[in-house]
Amino acid sequence: MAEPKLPTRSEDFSEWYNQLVLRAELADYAPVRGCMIVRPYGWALWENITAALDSRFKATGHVNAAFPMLIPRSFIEKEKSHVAGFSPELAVVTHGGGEKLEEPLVLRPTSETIIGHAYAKWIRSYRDLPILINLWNNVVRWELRTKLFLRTLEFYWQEGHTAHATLAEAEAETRQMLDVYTDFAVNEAAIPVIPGRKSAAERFAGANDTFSIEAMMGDGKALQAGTSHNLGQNFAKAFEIRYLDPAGELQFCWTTSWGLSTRFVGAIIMVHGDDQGLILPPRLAPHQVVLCPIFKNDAEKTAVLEAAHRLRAELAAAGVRVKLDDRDNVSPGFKFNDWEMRGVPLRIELGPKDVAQNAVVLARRDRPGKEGKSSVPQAGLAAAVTARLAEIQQSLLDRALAERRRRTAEPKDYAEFRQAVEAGFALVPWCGDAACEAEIKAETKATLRCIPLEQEKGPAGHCVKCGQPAAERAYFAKAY
RNA sequence: CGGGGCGUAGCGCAGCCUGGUAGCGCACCUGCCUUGGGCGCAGGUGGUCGCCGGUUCAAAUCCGGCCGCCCCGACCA
Repeated sequence: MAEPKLPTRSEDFSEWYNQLVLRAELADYAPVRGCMIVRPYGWALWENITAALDSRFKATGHVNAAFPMLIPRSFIEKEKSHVAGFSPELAVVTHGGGEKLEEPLVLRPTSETIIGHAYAKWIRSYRDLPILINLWNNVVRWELRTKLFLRTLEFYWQEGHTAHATLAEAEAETRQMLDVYTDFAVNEAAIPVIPGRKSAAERFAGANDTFSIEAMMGDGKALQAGTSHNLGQNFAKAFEIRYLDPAGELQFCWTTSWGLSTRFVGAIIMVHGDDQGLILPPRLAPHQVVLCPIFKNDAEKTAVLEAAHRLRAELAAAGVRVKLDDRDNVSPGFKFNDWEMRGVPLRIELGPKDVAQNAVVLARRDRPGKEGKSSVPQAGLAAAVTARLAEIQQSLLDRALAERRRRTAEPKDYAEFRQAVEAGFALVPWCGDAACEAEIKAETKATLRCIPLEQEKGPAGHCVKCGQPAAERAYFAKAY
């Protein structure tokens, strides 16, 4: 035993997560409290996430740009609810070049304000609209309690910022980007999510309407995995983003913003991981396949490595992200455990017996032990591997969906509701009153995650808390 | 900021009560041997014991102060 085993998820989910992030070499703690170093393996995963999202943003007409990290503090103060929301968590730069600054600068917590400033300069006419810009950057929020990937003082994300001529266009954009996130989560990360609308209490500071995708983690808690905001004309009015319409009338723009962060890496860990470690969805895994050669002596080594290099090249040529683990200072058994902990979806074992039969052993990460192993011929390996990866991708999604269903309840009364949110999600009629929502939060620690977009028609019943008639149903859960 | 825990080798820890040459496991390095589920043997490298001060012939150990980190809560993508 090289390393002590991870804690199991059932005995200590939080500690399982912390240790796994460190041991899998996704990230490490930085010298400053709450900050994180993203290590190459973690960054490779993030790069695959960014690639999958970026292509979707471009396909929907967006372009990338870069905005400065330093923002005049007065900018934050221009939009009333925005300043209220973000002031407590701002990092402020007061000195530069050895001199006290005339006006303090904040490290951007998000870029709505500096975007507002620029858009006000750039937009004159309805012909300038819409503006559809996305930023890949980092932001800083002075959070009190941090956790690797889930909540760090500095995090990486993308933030989209758009400006439109009409409310209808802004609404459509907000919803379109929520759909993009949903599509990404389900089809790339194999994470089932619930797209929905946030309550007023949970809304982004400065938004008229906030939508999110909510995912269930392996311990039944919810994670907001992406958000899309309809900012109405709030920022347009604060920053005077105006245009002349075809009739020559001066109008305020309608703006949106939407973001998805490195927090999503945490979601992947917590949704798919098991007691052995990570299980990465094939479409995002840095290494989709790891090839482990096995041999006893020089003659076997030569033959096995020759085959290994040939197969590695074949797979790479077929577009498979394959890693050949040719370390000779650790045993095959060690490598099996190591790569399982690090979540590689498919392993190829290649030893003298396989070489003799022109075959390899495939071992699926999602099915532990012998059950997940099978011998397949070397001829046509790339096709077999590609097919197997697609199966794993699908099985991860199916499994996560089944788990979410198992942990989602539709309690009939408040007593049942209190039990339900201890185990997972509760879908219940809600009257829409913020007071009920606040009482529920105070009494159960469960928050309103979202009002799902997909609702059955007609009245939903009676509010689980106050019994008043409810027009809609909402998901409540404890959340990260 | 409230509650809890911890700072001794890269990591995990023991030693502290009862002061007296700083230890164990893993990792790392060298060599041999091994390799189909976390190989083995032998030899080695590595620490101003979180920081400052006090007591003492002598402090990882006793006393005082400070700092940092982690976990649980309030805040949050």
